[in-house]
Amino acid sequence: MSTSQPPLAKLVRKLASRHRLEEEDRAAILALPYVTRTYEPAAYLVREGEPPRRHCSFITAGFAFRQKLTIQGTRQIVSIHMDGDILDLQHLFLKHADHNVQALTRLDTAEVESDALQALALTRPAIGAAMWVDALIDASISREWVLNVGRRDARTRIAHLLCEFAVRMGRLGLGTEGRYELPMTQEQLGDATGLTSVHVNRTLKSLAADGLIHRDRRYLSFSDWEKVRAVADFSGLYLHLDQSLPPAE
Amino acid sequence: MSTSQPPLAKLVRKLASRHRLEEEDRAAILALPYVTRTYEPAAYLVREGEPPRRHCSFITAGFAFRQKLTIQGTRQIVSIHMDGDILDLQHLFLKHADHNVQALTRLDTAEVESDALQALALTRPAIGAAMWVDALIDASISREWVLNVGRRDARTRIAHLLCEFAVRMGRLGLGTEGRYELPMTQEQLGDATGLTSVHVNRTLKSLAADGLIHRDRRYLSFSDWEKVRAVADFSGLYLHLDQSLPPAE
DNA sequence: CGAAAACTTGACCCAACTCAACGAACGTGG
DNA sequence: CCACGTTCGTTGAGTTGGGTCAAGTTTTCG
Repeated sequence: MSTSQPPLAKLVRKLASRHRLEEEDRAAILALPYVTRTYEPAAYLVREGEPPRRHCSFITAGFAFRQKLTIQGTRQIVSIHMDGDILDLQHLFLKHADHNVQALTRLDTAEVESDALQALALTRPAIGAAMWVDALIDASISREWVLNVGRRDARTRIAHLLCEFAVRMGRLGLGTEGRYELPMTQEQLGDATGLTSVHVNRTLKSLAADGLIHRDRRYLSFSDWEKVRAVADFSGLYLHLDQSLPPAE
Repeated sequence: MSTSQPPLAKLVRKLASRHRLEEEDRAAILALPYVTRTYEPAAYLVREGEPPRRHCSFITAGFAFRQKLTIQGTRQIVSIHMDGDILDLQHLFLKHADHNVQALTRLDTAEVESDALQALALTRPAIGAAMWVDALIDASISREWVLNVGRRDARTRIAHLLCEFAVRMGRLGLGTEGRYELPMTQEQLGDATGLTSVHVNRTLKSLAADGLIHRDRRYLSFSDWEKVRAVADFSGLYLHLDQSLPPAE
């Protein structure tokens, strides 16, 4: 969409979408020391139990996910992140990681010094408020996932995840209305919804057979958003879109 | 445990357990305007979709839970809260509630003015840091619940919840090592674990039959913590106990 | 072009659900 | 403080959504 911009501009944009920032706030963010880094698909950014790294990273391109394992080795993806998302806010304040973070696709990040960012969060009220909004929306999504995985059947669950993706990617200009490239394998979809890949496959086929979605490779399109939304029991409320508008610019 | 103290002292204690507070920080908290309020079991404190109330409440006695409903009316409890927990941090920064909050037992709260608390969070770094730690631990618990509900079988799931309770209540001095009063019906346990009350009942009986737990009314005791913990696939890591020590005092 | 990863499909199975009835505990008012 | 209605817990019988296992097929990518 936008031409390539300095990585920190993306962070400014993200935070400005969460809370009004003054010129000084923007300048303070743009002055943060940072490095950029690229990860291959499946590469680990953070491992459970690790002490915090000295850097806090956010996505400048690609997708990542958070994940936890049971003792038996079954995996649950607990959230998915895309362009502009901050990946380890936790590490700014917690003493060890409670989950794993992995690249989903090839992933570009910018990593800013934790101490510097923490200082901004605590001393510049507008930046602090923006980060609070961001973290609280994350928490809201997590609660919705508990509901999704705990109380919806496979069909609804998958459809719900597809709707969340449609909305979030749409906001970012990745994909257009009702059509986007899903950057996940069916096994990963299963891990995100608490299902097996086999059942994900059958469920996707069933949704397609009912004309709700159309699939071509990993490209997904919805024939009728309202119908899918109804099947998915999806309401965008939990995404707090009114507090995550991409800035006009 | 402690003799009755002014409600805000409880908030100070909670935040001080999350991050070191100076005398000035404590004084600022104690100076917050507040009212106390009592709710009957099942009373709603917050309803999904509501605009934020002007008050932010925390628990001074009793239990509460957060809950979301599917379109079909099935319920998922997404978190449970006890003495000292802050109930609607979200409302400090988000424009509408994304879930319901209900009293689980008879519940005493203190409600402080949102604006005043928000100001403290944004302008007093130590208080801000304490609130960040608190919110991030909440988010960590939510991720663990996604895993619990998404990838564990009924037996493990229930046992895990019982372990979480044991640890959290133990910390608060509610109940002693391996024995506490579970303030939930089996239906509520089901809503918290994504199971039906019938299956919760069978699972509890099976855990008891195997000598892992002992039940008397709603009182629960663990015969062997290590065994239950193993069955539950429980590790306290996600509770970040090293950052939630009750203050020595 | 060839190997590996991802996707499909079928047959069978089982953990958890549903429905239904009954017993135990609780709390509320007379 | 007892009666009785209501909520909560318990149990059985039968069902089913989603899992497992296993064998292809298609896609991807080096």
